[in-house]
Amino acid sequence: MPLMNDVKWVDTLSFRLGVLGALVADRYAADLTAHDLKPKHVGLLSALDVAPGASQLEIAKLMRVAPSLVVTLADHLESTGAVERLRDPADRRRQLLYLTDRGRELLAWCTDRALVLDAELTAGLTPDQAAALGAAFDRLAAAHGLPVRGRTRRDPT
Amino acid sequence: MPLMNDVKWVDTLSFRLGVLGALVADRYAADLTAHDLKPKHVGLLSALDVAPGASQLEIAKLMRVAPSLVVTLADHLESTGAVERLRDPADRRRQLLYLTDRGRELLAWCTDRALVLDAELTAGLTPDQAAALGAAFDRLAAAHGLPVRGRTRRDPT
DNA sequence: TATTGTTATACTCTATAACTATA
DNA sequence: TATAGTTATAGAGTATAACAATA
Repeated sequence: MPLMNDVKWVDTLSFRLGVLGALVADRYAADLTAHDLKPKHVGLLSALDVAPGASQLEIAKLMRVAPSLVVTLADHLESTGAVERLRDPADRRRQLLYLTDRGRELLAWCTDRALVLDAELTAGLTPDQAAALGAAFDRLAAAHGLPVRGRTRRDPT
Repeated sequence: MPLMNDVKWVDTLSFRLGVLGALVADRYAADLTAHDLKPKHVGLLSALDVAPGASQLEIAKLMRVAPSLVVTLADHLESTGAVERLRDPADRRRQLLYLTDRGRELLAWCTDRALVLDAELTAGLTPDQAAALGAAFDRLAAAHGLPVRGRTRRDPT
């Protein structure tokens, strides 16, 4: 008998990535309820941080969600003063979205919470494991079309 | 101004874990449609592989889902001959679940597909990055109560 | 009366389709 | 007529609640 390599489903990276992803998403969503937000709201704030003044349709493409969802998300964020809607004077069909100061504050808070979660997640890892995890995810994010934002230019050379 | 460390939300591990987890789950779910399965069906097959003859309630706890969901999952898998239901003679309220040969075949196929996905995911990583990712996920899985099955003993020393 | 499984119902998230207003 | 946004509707997935059978 050929020493069957008895890999279990639960040992696959795919399974673990799926489950841990859902777990993290749930925990993060729970954090966000403190500000009456859902993860997709943060997605919109973050998109506007990258692309201020984008139209709702542009945001929908960026976030890869249906335009109708952007309406709902923007409605809520507008009602709490986190984003502003401005009609494009050149094409009055378009709603241009902008972060307000409040929106920027909110996004900073959300980012901070994510970093706290990051720290909790990696608490059981050795520093080099954590670094390796980060590096691997940089690659994965790039390889799978996630927004890999040019981060703050510390080294403009 | 103190060189603000302008970490973007999309650069956090939490965001990436959430998004990549969802992405992987979606791709895997797409694979499974070939056998008219959903990820939770595989979860049930896998649970029965670990705990043959478990009752539905026990499975629900193991899978951390509602008992009513186990009914639906088992209904479907029973109808396709992947699992068997046997009334516990000692307590006729309990339905004991078992994998059939067909179920074992199916689980093996599902595991294989997951391994293929794993390979695709890590294709862009260097071998040591892939290894580091695996090690980090071993830790994360253990730390967050995922089933960490004693894997095949290759090195029993 | 308590528990297992089942069925009925409801809720969340999100997409698709229908509609309004601009172009 | 085509497009941006909006509103209405529908579907997937899963939980909670009500119920039936057995203990």
